[in-house]
Amino acid sequence: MNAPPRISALQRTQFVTSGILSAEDVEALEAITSAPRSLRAGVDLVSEDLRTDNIHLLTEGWACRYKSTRSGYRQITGLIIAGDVCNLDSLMLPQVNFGVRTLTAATAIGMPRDRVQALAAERPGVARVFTWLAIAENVVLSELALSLGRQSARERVAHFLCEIAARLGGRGASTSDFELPFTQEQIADVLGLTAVHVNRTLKQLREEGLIVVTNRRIHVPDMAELSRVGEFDGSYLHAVPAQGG
Amino acid sequence: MNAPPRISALQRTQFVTSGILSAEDVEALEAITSAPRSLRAGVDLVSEDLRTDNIHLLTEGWACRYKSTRSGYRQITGLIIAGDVCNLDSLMLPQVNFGVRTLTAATAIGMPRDRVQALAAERPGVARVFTWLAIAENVVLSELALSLGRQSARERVAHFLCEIAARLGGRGASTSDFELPFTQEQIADVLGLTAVHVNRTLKQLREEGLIVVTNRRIHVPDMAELSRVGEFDGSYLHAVPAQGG
DNA sequence: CGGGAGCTTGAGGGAAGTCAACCGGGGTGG
DNA sequence: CCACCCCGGTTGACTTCCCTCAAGCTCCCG
Repeated sequence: MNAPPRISALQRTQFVTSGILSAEDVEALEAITSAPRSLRAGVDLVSEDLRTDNIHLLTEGWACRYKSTRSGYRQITGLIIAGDVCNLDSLMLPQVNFGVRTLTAATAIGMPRDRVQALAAERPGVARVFTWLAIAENVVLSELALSLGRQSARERVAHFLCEIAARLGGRGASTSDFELPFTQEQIADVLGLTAVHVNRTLKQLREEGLIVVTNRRIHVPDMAELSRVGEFDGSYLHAVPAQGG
Repeated sequence: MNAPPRISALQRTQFVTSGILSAEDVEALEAITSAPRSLRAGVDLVSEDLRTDNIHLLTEGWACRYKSTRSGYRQITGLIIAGDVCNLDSLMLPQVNFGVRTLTAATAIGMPRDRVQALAAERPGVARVFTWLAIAENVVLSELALSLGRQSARERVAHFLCEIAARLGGRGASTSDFELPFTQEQIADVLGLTAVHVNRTLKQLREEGLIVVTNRRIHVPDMAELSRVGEFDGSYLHAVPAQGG
């Protein structure tokens, strides 16, 4: 009666890690999921203002959502790491108003919008997980707005590093060590700064001993201290979906 | 067989205006909606970091979502106008990390989270409308991020005014006239600026003839021009939910 | 009439941007 | 295999946008 054992590409995605879906829900989603595609760095999965009929999921690597100004400035509105949905908006909008671009080599899978919608209509769990994903994205986005609007460059960079550390899994650890495969220009595009100023700010944090940078890795000897500088409180990232009535 | 005709408090909310819900869906939601409450200006409907078990909807007046920095700065992460949901996050999160505060006298209705979740589980339309709402909120929020991160004060103010005009219903009109019942400090808290600088920027826009301010009303003689200054494209606000397969 | 909230304006300072030069490393092509 | 180039990081000098502090104003309300 059991399906043949195989590694599901969905296992490490938010669909499963959210704990909302039943095994049957996961299987149903699995059935409409395309095979993994490998992507180079710097490739657009979704283009600004273009129609897409697929929901993409990143299973390996890094990507980002971004928006551009007519004058050519860019704002990254969200980092996408392995397990994240790339373009949730496409579930409801025929046309998204942001782009999705890989920052490193990456792997992605996809699901047709129509099929997902059909599944959501018949499976409350599937509907629920998408609402949850949208809300979780919202939480991160409003935290970004606070950072962009009301934090200094120093605070923003510290906050950013804390967020990455937290999302990469280190929860509550007093120290942290992770890969940060971004150029300073990309960091600048997340934080609403210039690459030059990100450089100077990172230098300052280095000189204060708050971070140690080697190659493209970051070591944080004291997460509590860095969190204090960035006014970071990771609880917003680890929220658990409320159980229904 | 018909229900007795009465004015539903939900009629003018996004639930209905999105066009997703069937009449039965609306009635089911109606049944769990509390009577309208009147609120004074400057009152918290939801407090930062406090538990809430109710989804609030604004039916009259203005409110905002906001977040605060430890150092006391405030960032408004979303304006709430009549018909908007105040704390969608509460649908999935036992505890939100923002506050909701009225900016003017206002009226709100509420629904218990548990009841809403139960409805969403049995009515795909209800589930769908909440996903839609979350995604729509997302779209506005990422536009805000772009503005905060990559626009000058002048551009931000222009963009802000265009967004208000668009959300208040004037679509595609070449001129606009609307009430703006905010203090300059509140505008500053939306745009990540100081009240003083908002003042200067508004003055500049006034002197250029881009806006005419009388009391707390804004008249925009040329929306196209103001949109150009703010790099505003309202299409992101008027997106229509994609129909399922 | 007094007081407070919000608007307005000025003067000065500081954080971040701009422009520019230099460096180091990795990939590529001759 | 080496030279070159390009990308990204680093640093300096200068500029500018926005903030801070402060004072005076208007209007509304008690």
